[in-house]
Amino acid sequence: MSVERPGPKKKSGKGRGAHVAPQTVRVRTVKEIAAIAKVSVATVSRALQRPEIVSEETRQRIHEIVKRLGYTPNALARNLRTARTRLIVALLPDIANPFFSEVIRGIEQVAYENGYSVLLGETQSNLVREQAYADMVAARQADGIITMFHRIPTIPVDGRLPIVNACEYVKDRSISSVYVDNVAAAATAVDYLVSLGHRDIAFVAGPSSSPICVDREEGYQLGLKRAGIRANPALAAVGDFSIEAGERAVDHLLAQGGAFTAVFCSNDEMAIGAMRALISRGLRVPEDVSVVGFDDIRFSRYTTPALTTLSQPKNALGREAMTMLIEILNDPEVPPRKRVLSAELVVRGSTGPCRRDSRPV
Amino acid sequence: MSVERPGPKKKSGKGRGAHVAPQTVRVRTVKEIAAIAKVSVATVSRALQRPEIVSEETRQRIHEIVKRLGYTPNALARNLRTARTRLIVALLPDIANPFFSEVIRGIEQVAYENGYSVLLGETQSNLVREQAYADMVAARQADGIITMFHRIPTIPVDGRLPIVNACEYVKDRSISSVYVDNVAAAATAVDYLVSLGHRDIAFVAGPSSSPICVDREEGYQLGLKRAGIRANPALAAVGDFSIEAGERAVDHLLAQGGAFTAVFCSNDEMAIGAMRALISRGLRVPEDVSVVGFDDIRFSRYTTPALTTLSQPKNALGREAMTMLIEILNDPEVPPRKRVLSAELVVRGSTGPCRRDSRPV
DNA sequence: GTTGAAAATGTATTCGATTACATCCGCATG
DNA sequence: CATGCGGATGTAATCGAATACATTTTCAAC
Repeated sequence: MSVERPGPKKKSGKGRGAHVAPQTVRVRTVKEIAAIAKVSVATVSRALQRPEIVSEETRQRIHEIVKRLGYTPNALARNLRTARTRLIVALLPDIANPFFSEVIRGIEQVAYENGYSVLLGETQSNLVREQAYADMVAARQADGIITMFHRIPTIPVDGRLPIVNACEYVKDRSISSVYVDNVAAAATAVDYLVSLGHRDIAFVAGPSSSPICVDREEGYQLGLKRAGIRANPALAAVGDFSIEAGERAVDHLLAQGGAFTAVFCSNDEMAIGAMRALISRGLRVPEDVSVVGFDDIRFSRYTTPALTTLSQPKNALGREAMTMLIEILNDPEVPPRKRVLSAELVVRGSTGPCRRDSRPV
Repeated sequence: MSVERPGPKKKSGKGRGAHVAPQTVRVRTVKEIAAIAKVSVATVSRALQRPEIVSEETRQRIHEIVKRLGYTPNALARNLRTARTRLIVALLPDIANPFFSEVIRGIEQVAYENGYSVLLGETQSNLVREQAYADMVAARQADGIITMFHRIPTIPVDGRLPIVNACEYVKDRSISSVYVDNVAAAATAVDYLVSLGHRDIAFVAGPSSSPICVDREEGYQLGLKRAGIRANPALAAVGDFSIEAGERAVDHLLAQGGAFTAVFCSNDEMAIGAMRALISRGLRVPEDVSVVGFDDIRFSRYTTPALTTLSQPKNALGREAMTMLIEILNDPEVPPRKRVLSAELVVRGSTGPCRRDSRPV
């Protein structure tokens, strides 16, 4: 009659008492509640799901019992039956990256407004991890996914994939995304530096595997072009978004004798690293070299000097991503779309006029 | 025969085509695989769960079909039957706080080594959120919880709660925790400052609702006592762990004329704020005032000057927490325990000798 | 007092996988 | 040739809740 469950392994030679009962966590069921309330399971279920169709008296009785006994319906059983979980998974490559925090807040806000819960999965840009979380959708443990990485895990389901790409995007037109106009934003940064008199502007790119990084580089080139400046390959470096990468990039540029009075970095952390490298070489920011970042993470306000950067509308990116995902979940027929927001230049202390008298480093 | 499911809402007046089929995501089942492989569902299940008990030939045939059709077993059904999900939820008050990143890495490492997946829940120290995630355990959507906050959500199950407290702890002896010896660590910080000649040491406390903050304050007092210094209430302030709180605290101390040559802050972010406030008042760190933080978040290495701080073994905290949770899940009888690790003083640039000639500010 | 519709509740099926128990087959042994 | 055992597979019960469909109750209208 009773089903054998893989109960807690009892170690045989336990000191305190030979016959420790396999202590299972006690769980209540509708059946139990129904018996106590002297109604059928259907009535209990209805009392909880759609109270209005149950008589006042019965409802109160059932609710009282549920509360007294601390009954929580088994979500697995429910979800199995209803085929939805009201759970979505947000994938982020790196929780240590403060950029994502605000985006996640936005996701969570919209999720809660719509009765969804958010679970975060850190992937460390690791395909295996991504896939494991994506499989949760195929395995029906979650309804959809928002990924903040430029790779779309394969979800083995036919039909519309319940996935939205946030902050990044992929070429595939069938994947909905929200992100900022990176080309325009990067060009704005260069425009601004040019307006301060800079002409020797170095660039620290991010990983070229990411389309948004390619866009930022394109924006940089565009900005130079608009100002009639010829791009100097000796003023370009690449990094992996880390502070250390920013330091290395600047060290590299200085080592190969690149002469520049400003550096534009593809994200704030590299910009922070760049400032450190410059300062440790005895250069002053912004007197000798101006530095501009991208993202506007929280710490950028607190560096010395505070970092001039392109501020992404992080909360809006998150909100919009979740809104789009909910749309897809409600109606798989809605056409996919790429929604492009804009980033805004925030001027702080790390940028200043190019001083004529200061020869490029 | 067929069960009515709350399918995707079809908006009535849709432009493109009146009879859009309610596009459900296509899902395969064991039954389907079994039919194609011409075996019973039991055999399919066995081929996937315990391949060794199925004949070579059958196994290969089934695996081939599973692969070809992209079949993923429905985890809800499986978990319902087996009563375990191999999922654990890690609750953190604030993803923006970089301290937790490393702890989570540790949790994830041990989790993966043991076949568990980790889902993160951000609670913003909000009881309702905490409760919602905790209910996932009662609803059998997750096997256990690790919380990094000093509050234990109630999980309506009898018997041992599958919960572990990491980085923080609560008085309740039945809750297992891992955290550092905050008293000793804080005292160490004071010892160190004393060894540099400081005697007027200010303290910026964290929220007193958190036991670990109380401990850090106690350690501060202990350190002073050991050095024979009388605690000066005018040199104590409180903050909420944010950078801004650190700034305010120092402004407050300075405003009320507190004379000190060193500040010890209950976490790094407040220490960063403290440095900012000092510097913006024209004081030099560490020449005029030494600053010590707590946690050793990643950015502490990159502030100017780099922050001297008490480094928590973040990875170990996470690993240990997950190890303890797995123990509990495997055997609810294991006695609860509080595991105390130790924090280590990391000396960087924000501390220096107390200069005799510099009168306390 | 009927009648009938609406409200309330009950019965039994279903979601998809796992697994206890039953069955069947092949083959070595006596 | 019967016996028995282990390996391979099948049948059907089960997890816990939701709900289609069936039944009963209630009550207003005639």
